[in-house]
Amino acid sequence: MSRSHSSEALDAAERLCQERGERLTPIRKRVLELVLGWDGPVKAYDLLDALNPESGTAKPPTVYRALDFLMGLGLVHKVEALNAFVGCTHSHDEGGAELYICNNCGSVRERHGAAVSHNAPEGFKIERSVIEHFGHCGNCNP
Amino acid sequence: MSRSHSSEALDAAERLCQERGERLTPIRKRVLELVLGWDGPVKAYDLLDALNPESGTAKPPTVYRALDFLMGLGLVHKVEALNAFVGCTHSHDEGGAELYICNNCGSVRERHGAAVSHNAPEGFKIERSVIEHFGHCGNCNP
DNA sequence: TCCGATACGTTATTTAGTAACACTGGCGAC
DNA sequence: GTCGCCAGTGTTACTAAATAACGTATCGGA
Repeated sequence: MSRSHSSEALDAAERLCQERGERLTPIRKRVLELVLGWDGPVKAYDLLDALNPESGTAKPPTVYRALDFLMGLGLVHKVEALNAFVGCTHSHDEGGAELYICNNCGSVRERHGAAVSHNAPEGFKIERSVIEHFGHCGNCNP
Repeated sequence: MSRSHSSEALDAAERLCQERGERLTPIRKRVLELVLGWDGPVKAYDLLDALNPESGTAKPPTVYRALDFLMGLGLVHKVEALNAFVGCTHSHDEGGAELYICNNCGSVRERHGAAVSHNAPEGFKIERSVIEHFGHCGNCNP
């Protein structure tokens, strides 16, 4: 993931926060940078380890609070099946992302909107969907 | 969930094991009973607590091994977003289940086959999909 | 009878996540 | 200005989730 790509996303994050009257504090920004710059999904405790050489005192709540905030803005998604997090560089139009995760190289592709199945049980009202596909991406696929 | 429903599923499990040359040992059977009889998704450590008044010595690996076994047979599914498990009373034709979980009453409905999106990235080969919908079921929905 | 495989027991540790409370600094009301 | 609120962060401590590693038992076949 290129640095410019990451910084574009950071700019977008700044704008989004302004729109919503939220504050992209240094910690939140740093966590977002780390997640965006990470190669594949990143674990919360790996973020913690990455944070600590810098700030020295980060503890679990620090990183989880930042991640919660970023997820609230749709800037970061949690990969539930991995207990890990990925940065979202796409449109932040809510509605939940559909993730394609390569088991080999760890790359994550994201799709939006899309493919909500039409076979929900009678009367079921969907509020949040977790859709994660694991397999092999085009590069890792013979 | 009715007891007869549960025991049907147990019978099906026995048959399935015979077909595959696997052994539905007492522990595995008991865990399956518990999962099937539970009201909604069940946590591994709740199973452990349920197991212990009976056998007295169950520890985490015991229940996780049983769950792994049962998942391998498609008799139990993991709800990744909850770190919990649900029994599967349907056809065990693999291919991954699509879960509808009510946030209010905790009921879980399951759909099979279905709804694989057609917007996978170019060349991506899906091997396993996690699809979990959260919301309100027909009963809990005004 | 011995061997190997499978399941289970046991100890310990790692990884994930949260509760609860204290502190600080900015900002508006008065 | 200063008082009081509040969002954000620091800190301690804990609960929950999962697995590693190794020992033991049991059973069926060579």
